[in-house]
Amino acid sequence: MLVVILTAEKRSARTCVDQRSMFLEGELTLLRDDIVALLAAALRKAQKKGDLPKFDPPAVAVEHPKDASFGDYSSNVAMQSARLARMAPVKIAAAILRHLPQVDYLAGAEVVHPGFINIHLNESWLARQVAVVRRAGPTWGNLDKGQGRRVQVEYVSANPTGPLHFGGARNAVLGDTLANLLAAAGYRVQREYYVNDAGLQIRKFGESLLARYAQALGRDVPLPEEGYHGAYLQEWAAELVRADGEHYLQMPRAEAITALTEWGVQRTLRDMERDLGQLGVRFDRWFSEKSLYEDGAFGEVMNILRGRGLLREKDGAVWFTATALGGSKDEVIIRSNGTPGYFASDIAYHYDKFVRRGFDWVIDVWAVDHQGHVPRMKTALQALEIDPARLTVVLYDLVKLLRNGKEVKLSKRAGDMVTLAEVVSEVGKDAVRFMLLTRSNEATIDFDLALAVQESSENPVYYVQYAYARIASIFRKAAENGWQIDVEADLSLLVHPAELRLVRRLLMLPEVIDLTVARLQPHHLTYYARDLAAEFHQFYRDCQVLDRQNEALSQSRLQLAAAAKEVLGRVLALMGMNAPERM
RNA sequence: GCCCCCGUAGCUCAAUGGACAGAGCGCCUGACUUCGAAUCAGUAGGUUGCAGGUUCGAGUCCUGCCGGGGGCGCCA
Repeated sequence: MLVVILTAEKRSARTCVDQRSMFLEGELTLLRDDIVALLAAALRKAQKKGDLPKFDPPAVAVEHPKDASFGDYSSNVAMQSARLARMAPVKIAAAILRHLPQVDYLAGAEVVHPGFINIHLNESWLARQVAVVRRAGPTWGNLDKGQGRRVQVEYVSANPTGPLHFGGARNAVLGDTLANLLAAAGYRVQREYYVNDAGLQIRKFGESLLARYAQALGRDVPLPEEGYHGAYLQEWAAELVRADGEHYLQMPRAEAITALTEWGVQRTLRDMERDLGQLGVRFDRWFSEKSLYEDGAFGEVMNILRGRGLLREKDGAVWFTATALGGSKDEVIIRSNGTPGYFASDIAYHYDKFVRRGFDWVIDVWAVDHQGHVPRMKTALQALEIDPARLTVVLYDLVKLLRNGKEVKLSKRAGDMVTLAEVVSEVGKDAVRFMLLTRSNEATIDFDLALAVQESSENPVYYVQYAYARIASIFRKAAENGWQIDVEADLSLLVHPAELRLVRRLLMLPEVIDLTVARLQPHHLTYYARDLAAEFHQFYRDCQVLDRQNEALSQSRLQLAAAAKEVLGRVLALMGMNAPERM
């Protein structure tokens, strides 16, 4: 292993101060990005001074090495440059290091075969960051990535035709957590539920409810073809009979369907809001599909499409000629029976989002079985002269619900369903959220109910919450024993490896938030939470916090523990979970 | 038939093209007279579905197979 000790070039003191102040002031800059900038500048300077040949340098990337002995950050830029520079990576790396400025947060850097540049943070600087985290408090981790841009996150949006089944829980948790993370990253976030209160399914729902209602009154009426078979409709029908008797059978059928549909939708939404609330999921707005037809959005969109020559009549239906814009096939917008299809609503809805409400960015959270709809939607945006890049569809795979290894089908129409509310009350909100959040979006989740209940006491979420409660307990103990907490504690006393590992982990939160937002993959947050808790538990084992024999060190450790509590609490909040003072 | 996703330890899953592929659960062994043992430390467990290719370097990218799921509707 070849090691080159960093020989720092003289840089003006001013530069050093500038570098340091960025972090001490808790500004929204990522340490990682700063190191990237330092390396890029050093590379350019090496070229300018003739230590490296002229070539167009690759983008500098740094990562946290898996092996801590390789430092806090490492970069492969020298290896990436080898071909371009026609030089050995190790030599390139050494040249870059010769021009790396001395910065207060860096302890040094080294070149390691086959050409990694490994960077070590200054440990006394690290210890001082405890104060930075403490000062930032609940805002620690916030970024200015969004720069106040308005983003809408639309999630759940299940048809309002009955209780939310458990499959919808994944959508809810994903969307809610993404919204939390986007807000932390500096976006102005609006959370929306799209209520499909128009169209064919809703009509089937109304007809089914009417049939159940009539049955409850002793009439021999069958459910409609492909109607809703769930037992909940029988319960609701009984409710209606108790409240209104034969009222709905005494009016014309069409009128009764309209009235019962309206009643059923309201009933459903009330339950959904309650059940989602139990899961910690809330919305800023419940947007009615029907309103798109009532307030003219749909008409405007049709005019635009017609004006651009993108509508054509065929077989009695109105088609959107997506193929004219490069789409794979044309799509029916208005059926031959004169009713608009779901695609018509979706175009109008997105027109409303982008044009009428002016969101800079729209994120739709869809289950993977809607994947085929993504290119259609993008083409539709193109047709409306909206940049399709402003729409991101987050697709997630399905949840396969099992009970003792046997699959339970989740179908509202078939009626064999496990509801979100049941699972939340059986397993617990925090455990459900954690389990659903831990998997990457593309992974199918096998969720065994029996296993989930049984494992919930072993669930990682309790591991994280326990760390939080443990810290709370330290502070209770401190108060009982008359400790006066010193906010100005001497942080330079924090030199133990377990202390510094914990500090390092605290400092990673901004990067984790950045990662989850850049990739729209909140599952990274759960792994961070676990790692952070583990780091604390190890610190707790190795470092007695309250020690009358060493009060100065105790004060420093209390500050570190307070910072850890703050960050753990923040992470739990971002994931939508409770941070218990005791458990 | 065409398109998309997945295949990693017994199970459930991680791993921005990097260094020796990691956690949790489960199994086994230790640690509570000291701030909470819902914890910690350690052991065992792998041909990353298969075969090629690109690359200094592949679980990751490309091609072809095998297996699982999803999509290709005047349903949403």
